[in-house]
Amino acid sequence: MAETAPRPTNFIRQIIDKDLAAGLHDKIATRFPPEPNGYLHIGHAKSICLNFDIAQDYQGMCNLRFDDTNPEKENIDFVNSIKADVQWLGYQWQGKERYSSDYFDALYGFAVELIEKGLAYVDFSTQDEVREMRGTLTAPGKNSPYRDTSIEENLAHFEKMKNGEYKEGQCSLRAKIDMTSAFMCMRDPILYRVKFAHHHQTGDKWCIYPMYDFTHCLSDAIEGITHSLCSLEFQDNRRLYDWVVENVSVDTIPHQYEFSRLNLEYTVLSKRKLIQLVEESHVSGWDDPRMPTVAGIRRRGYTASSVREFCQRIGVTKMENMVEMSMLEACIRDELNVSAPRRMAVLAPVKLIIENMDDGHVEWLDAPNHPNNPDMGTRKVPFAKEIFIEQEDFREAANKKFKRLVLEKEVRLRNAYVVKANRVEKDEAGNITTIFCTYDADTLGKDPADGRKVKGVIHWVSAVHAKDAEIRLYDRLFNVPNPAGEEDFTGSINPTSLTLMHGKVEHALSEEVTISSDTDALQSYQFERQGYFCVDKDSTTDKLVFNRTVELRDTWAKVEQAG
RNA sequence: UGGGGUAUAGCCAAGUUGGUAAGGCAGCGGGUUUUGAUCCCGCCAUUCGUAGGUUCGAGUCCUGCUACCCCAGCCA
Repeated sequence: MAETAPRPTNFIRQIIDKDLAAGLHDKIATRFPPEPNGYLHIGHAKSICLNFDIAQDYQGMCNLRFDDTNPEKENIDFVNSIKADVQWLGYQWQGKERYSSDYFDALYGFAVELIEKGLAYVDFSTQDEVREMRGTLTAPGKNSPYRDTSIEENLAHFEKMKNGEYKEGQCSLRAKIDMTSAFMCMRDPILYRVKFAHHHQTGDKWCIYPMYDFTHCLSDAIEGITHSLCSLEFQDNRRLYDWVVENVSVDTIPHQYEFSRLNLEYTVLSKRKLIQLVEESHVSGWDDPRMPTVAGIRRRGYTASSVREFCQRIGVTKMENMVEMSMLEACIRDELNVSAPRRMAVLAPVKLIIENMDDGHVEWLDAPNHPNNPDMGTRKVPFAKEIFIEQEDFREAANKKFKRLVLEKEVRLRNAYVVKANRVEKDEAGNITTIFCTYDADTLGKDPADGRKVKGVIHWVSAVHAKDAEIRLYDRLFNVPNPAGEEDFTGSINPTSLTLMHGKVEHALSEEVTISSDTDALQSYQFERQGYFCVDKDSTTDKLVFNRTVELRDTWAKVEQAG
């Protein structure tokens, strides 16, 4: 669509431009490096778009690398869901996906090299001792008594570690850097720990696993990554990143740059909290349409291109941010406004009987699929004596601001005729059960001949032709902008984040909607005056299920609320 | 004075060598409209965390101050 869309500009691309101008690289290489210990969310999407778009725009490459150095928290289901999500977003990594565990042999060799250079040692201090000797933010640490063990002994100990001769927690391999450094991560960081854990990729081959700080930079170097992009909390770690790649024999020296994570209002984007939402059943699962996960957003009806557009709009900086939900919503509205066929659906029906129409009469009207795009064609809409309209579209009495159906007043039925409300029938409780109207047969596709102006237009469906549908309306999952800032974030969960409606959808939908569990083939519609909806995988031939992706902009709601 | 970072509108964010504050979202006003939608038009920072300084000229350079975020896992 927007062929002339300008390339985004951000500080990382500026660094790349400078590096390229300086002749530092002939090809840019990035990577997206998730740990397979959870599902991807919209915050990961920001990183995915950043890394893959840069690779694409600079004709470089982007790897998908699973940072799988902690087998106890990881599993193959997560790697599969992550691969599927990245692809759904529209990206393809270079070659086969990579794993940090692919490099365990090489990493072991680099560790040995460090020991041989006198830059690493096996420490038999307990975890508590290590913590105590590390010092604090304001007090320097103390050297471990194992710091000056000879190279030969260290080599032997490390070998034994690898061979499973030491218990978990009994010892660890540490870099020999500086226990007085102001960077806590430089106070002899642990490089390897003993873990008798089964690994989803390497099985039981290893009982020692390398730590993130040792693994990530070297994996980058091995893969020839030029620009290693990560989030702000790793800024201090960059010193260790640089120390490792400089002290080990690698061919290329990658560099790390940090950008700020995405924060989105009225939701949470931390893996721990997301897990809690699922495990405590606050949501139906990882793909609950209220979840900020890629799977949830997808099921909600967001397209991959709208998520990419969002990532483009929010930009990339080092500033702490809290993006408003309206930013995300605007992206999907912009897209669906152009692409989604219009349909009519009544969410909370009330019967309307047209008194001056014959009982069995059915008129098949043509209705455009899109008001501004005739190329999208038309569909047939049955008009008959009994129809349903929205309960909130009728009032017995109302002021001029209310542009809908009012007793003894007229309103336009969308794509059909002008009707006038004559009387209503109520049940014992006083609820309106039926509205009786007369229609003006000379108003199809034109205004009344006598010059009467009918302001309002409401949607409707033919009672006998309409199909029952469950319509799920979603609201924000939390009722505070920053739930992560609460003492207990689950306390601010919005109790009405999901509203089930038993509605009626127009006839055409019952024929065109295909029942499928294939979440990639999403069918989205605009239910006129209501919003954008997509077919949910829970749909059956007996009952269609729709998710409301997002409402239409609603200036009337504001007027009404204001009084 | 532990260290590392960040401050431009309600939110996100351009602003590259100092030359007189892009754009998007939200909001507000108006027009078109058989969706209170879309679309169109207009408005929305004399000022860039703050106090000084340099300069003909500072969001951009210098100095001081303030606020917020991150770091003391054998997690990533």
